[in-house]
Amino acid sequence: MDTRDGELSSRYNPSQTEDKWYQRWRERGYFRPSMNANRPSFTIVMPPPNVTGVLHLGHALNSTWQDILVRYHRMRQDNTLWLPGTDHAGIHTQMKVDELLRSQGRDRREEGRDAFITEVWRWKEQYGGRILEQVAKLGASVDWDRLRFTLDEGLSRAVTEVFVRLYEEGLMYRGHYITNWCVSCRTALSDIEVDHVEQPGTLTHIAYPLTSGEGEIVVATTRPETMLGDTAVAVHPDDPRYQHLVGQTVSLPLMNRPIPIIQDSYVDREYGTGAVKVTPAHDPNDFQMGKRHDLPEIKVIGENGRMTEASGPFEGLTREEARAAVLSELKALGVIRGQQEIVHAVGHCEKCDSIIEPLLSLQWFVKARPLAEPAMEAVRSGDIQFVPDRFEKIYMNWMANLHDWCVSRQIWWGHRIPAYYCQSCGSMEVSRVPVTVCPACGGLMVQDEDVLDTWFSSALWPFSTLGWPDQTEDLKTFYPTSVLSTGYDILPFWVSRMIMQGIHFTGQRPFATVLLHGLVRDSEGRKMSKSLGNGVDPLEVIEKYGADALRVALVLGAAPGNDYRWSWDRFEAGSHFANKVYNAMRFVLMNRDPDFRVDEAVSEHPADQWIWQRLNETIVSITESLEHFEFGQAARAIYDFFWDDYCDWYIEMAKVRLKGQLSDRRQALSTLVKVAESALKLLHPIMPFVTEELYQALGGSSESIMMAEWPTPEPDRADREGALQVEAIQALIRSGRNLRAEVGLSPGQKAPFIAIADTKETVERWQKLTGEAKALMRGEGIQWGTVADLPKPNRAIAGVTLGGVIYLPLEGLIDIERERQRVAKALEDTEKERDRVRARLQDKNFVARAPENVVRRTEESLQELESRLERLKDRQEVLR
RNA sequence: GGGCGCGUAGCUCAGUGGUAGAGCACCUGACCCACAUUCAGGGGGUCGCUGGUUCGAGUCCAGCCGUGCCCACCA
Repeated sequence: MDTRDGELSSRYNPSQTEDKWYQRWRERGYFRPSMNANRPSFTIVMPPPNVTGVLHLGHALNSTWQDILVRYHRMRQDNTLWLPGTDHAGIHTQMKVDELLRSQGRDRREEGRDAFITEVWRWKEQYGGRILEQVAKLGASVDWDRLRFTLDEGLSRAVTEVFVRLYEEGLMYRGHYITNWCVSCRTALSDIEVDHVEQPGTLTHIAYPLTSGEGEIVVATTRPETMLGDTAVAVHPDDPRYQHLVGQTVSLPLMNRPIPIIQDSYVDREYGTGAVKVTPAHDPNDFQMGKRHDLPEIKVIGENGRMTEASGPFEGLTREEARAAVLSELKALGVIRGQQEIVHAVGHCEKCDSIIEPLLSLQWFVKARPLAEPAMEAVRSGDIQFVPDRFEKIYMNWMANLHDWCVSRQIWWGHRIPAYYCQSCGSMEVSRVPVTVCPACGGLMVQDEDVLDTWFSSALWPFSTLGWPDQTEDLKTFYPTSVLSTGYDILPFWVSRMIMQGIHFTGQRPFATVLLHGLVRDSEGRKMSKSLGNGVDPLEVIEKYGADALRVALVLGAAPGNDYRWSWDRFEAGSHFANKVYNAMRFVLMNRDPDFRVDEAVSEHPADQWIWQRLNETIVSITESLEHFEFGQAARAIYDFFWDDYCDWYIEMAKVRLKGQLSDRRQALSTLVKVAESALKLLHPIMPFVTEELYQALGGSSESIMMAEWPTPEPDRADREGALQVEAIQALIRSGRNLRAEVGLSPGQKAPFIAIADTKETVERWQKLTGEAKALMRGEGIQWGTVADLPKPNRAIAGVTLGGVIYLPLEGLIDIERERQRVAKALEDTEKERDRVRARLQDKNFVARAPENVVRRTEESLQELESRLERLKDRQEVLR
């Protein structure tokens, strides 16, 4: 910021300053922790965005919150680390590069695994850092020297270590189970990667004839094509309708296979016909039943989503084609006993939206219960706290119903599972180092083809990024971390798993506080999505209004856990504030002599004492708010202080002193500068760029505002008596303005006040202060006096202020008749109000039980009402 | 089916048992000295409804209505 001879632009231009400061901060190493062992450490690990990701407002909100915390703690001189990184995002990234290759006419399957992986790494090196560059644009003060990637060598080592240990502890197992299979992504998915969508379907009733030739049993299904894989029909053991059929067999239509009628208490007698077709290979419940009754598992749908050989004539058809074909064949057989339109939940792949196929396959699983219990206890005991705390309930609820976690994925991009299988004897080794020779038979061993769920490595993020399993300096210093800030939507995916793994492997909670933000929506409340085109690119906002404006707008509008609706208005308001702060500092700079030096002495001037008092209050309230993650309240406090107190009142009052004698000038300027310096510091975590720019221009005492010390109140500079005088003047001016409004004067109409104070000293004091605030009194004017100077009875109305009365002569200004009516009405309302308050004070219960200060305030308000009534009566008299 | 929210000014939302707040929008006025991205002022509310607890409820409790989200292996 160039401060020479008034050449400053009257508008703040963020684009000229933001990149400059970010670069300088980074070069000077301000983002690195101080490693001061005498200070508490404060750590945040950034939720790693997908390398494929593009910055959206959700990231912007989350990054802003984290940056506020980190900058605040750094200014508190804590040993502060914010660790950045990215996530390899297995399926996402693989799909992305796959697409890229296809667009080049290439096919990853032809090129092979190794070549493809090389291709993905190349892609990652080229584009993978993009989202972090965007995060940097926001001003995020992350330690770039500690940048991590989930597929880094170190983190991969942590992944292998965790896998092997879990296996050794019996918490990791491999087996054939029904898993959620995406036929399009060609991989298994965990339960939470499946979105259940309510959609219409048809419940078809099909008759299976008894092999005895006498009668039939009717089953109901929404997926007729799976009947090809049926290996039983189940009924409830206590269902009298079907007692006689249990143990008999039916002939499966189309396949002409005899299958038994079994009884199982899983069956719901109320639903459908009370008889269920059992398809162990394609339904999780049927799978369980199959195990209980030792039924064969016939897989009729394959990994590619097409019917298998086992489906006989339907082989090769897609699921959809098979459904239609099966239905029409059944119709032809005459075994359809009715169809019913229903709405049911159908699983969809969260990545590609295709319908999930529950499929029998060989996968790796992590046992849930042993890990979940300590993770629940950590929250129950308060060791880990959620902000807002209602998410504790959601977390507990989710953890209590946790199923084992399917962690193997049939893709290439990710951490390969450290399990090795002997080609000769089939034995398996799970190992930290590659195994090529079978310890049992000497045969050749090959590694498992599958990779791990991306969330498996993310779950280790808080400690793997700090060097675990090695006991590094970083791990000792920064773990457990302080705050984990993320969206509530990934609480089950990520947060809960970090807690489980963190506690299990380090014996400590991974973080003390989980701070959750909501979703960012558009102004209509809709989720932002590409298809709706209702999103907004944060970079566009930054370009237009600056990162500071974006940050303050996000912070002012979003409370923890609540969704945020974005609109251009909000960003614009943010930029107005940046401009306001800039112009306030421009005012200070323009008034500063070249040889000005701050006077450190305590000023006795009431205006100075008052602004210090307000500053002290603001420091306390912002500090309090930040400690409780109430960013919106912190922002509101500094916004109000800067705009209302510092600009609208203090600067206006200082103007006269700045034009006065040198000593007055120096005193006022010193206060302007010192208070501004503190206020800029308070604002810095929220708006880092403009505050640094202005702090430097003011010649702040630290080399950078971000390394400056967080302000503490200076009570010596804020004398209560002095502050009260300013409050009296404010009351006086407001009171005068209110009088004008009450009688319906238009803002343009001139009407001087008469101010009557109780003593001559008060008059002098007021005169001085209002003289200094005369800019506030534009076109209004005040005539001063004591009671002795009261004008002869005339038509005037009065307002009481601290220590005096202010009159507004009415002669010739207003419609007397209208004013009479207005006063009569006001009198009536005030009387009612007075009676109410009086009744309250006469209530023994109230006086006995309400706290003292409430009673006192009520008494005061009764007095206030009484005197208002007096004044109204006077006024009525005057108007007569 | 289970769980969690939300309902406060025209809009978006704060609100910690003690007489309802902000921003934006709207209306009136002011470009003379940091800022028109400004300043001064104004109108606007049965705090979804009904009960309960309490001296006192927007706030706590119950029920209802409206609305949103998450979870879920009844075919």
